[in-house]
Amino acid sequence: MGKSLESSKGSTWALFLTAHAVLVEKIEERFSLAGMPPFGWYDVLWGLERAEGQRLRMHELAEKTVISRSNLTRLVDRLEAAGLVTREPAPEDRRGAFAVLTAQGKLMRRKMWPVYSAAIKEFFEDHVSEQDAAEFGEALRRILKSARGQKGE
Amino acid sequence: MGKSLESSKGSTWALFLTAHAVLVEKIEERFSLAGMPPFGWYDVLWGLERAEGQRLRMHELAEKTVISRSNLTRLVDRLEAAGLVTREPAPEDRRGAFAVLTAQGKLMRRKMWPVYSAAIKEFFEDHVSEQDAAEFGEALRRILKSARGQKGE
DNA sequence: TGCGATTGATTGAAGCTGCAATTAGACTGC
DNA sequence: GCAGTCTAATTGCAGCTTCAATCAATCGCA
Repeated sequence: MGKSLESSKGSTWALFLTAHAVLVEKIEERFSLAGMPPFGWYDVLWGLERAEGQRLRMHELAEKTVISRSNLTRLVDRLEAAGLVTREPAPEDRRGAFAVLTAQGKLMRRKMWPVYSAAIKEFFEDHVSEQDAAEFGEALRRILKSARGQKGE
Repeated sequence: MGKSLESSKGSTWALFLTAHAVLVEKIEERFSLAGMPPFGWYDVLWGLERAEGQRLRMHELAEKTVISRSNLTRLVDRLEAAGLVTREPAPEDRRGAFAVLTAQGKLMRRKMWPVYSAAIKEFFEDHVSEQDAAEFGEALRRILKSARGQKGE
């Protein structure tokens, strides 16, 4: 804790990347072993579940989940085929569509959560103190704000 | 800083994921705008450059870069086609192959670095204090150690 | 009103990735 | 020495992702 600090910023970024890759790999493995859909599905289902009326316009959902629009189109195709989501036309803009969570989708999200949360706890939270997490969170929020502030560059 | 701490661990993980996605997106954009190869290439080139003799066995490189072996096979195919890397047979194990950095590869890595480092600074390092980075780095190291300790589960 | 620019969503095509199977060589114990 | 098992790397294939192009609808504004 109170030890000598050599400049750590450079290697921290590399660690960030590596840790992300390894953790995502681990979590995917857990979902796969449990016979569940991949990670990305959870994200979309959860994004919808939190939203007003369990529905979001495609572009909103894309932004929230950090998935490109064209990718989301097809991801929602798959979710729809699996009965977890439906599409509804937007009344106020006839170009637009809502992705809407179905009861089945809600159920699936709920079934996936224990697997997911156990993995998060085991691989991430157990190694971070409350205080680390709080500070870490603050830094990440600053990072996000700056990166998102400047939309197209 | 001394404010009330509601439990932050849960949302920290979500922030971690989102920040990663957004930052990688931003960095890819920078490389793309500069007419440079994608992010993953840098990682491989740098991994090789740091290695003894600028060469690594395929499986070592895969582990270091957190890329699956089959994926790495084809990524190295592309790098080889671009003249940035060559393959050499391993003398001590005739199944094995080394990926070896070429002079061109070294050059490319060096050309990419300013673009990359500017992005890291702007999007990541500028928003994290030295001390944050140090603590953050420690936590990430613990996380990595735990996740990697248990190899196949 | 009506033209040009913009936005929402999708699609075709091409490239990338992962899984499972394959090939080749090495190691182990008998 | 050789049958059985394991590891290194690659490949076929199917699924996923991206980019650019498309189509439709809305917006801005003269």
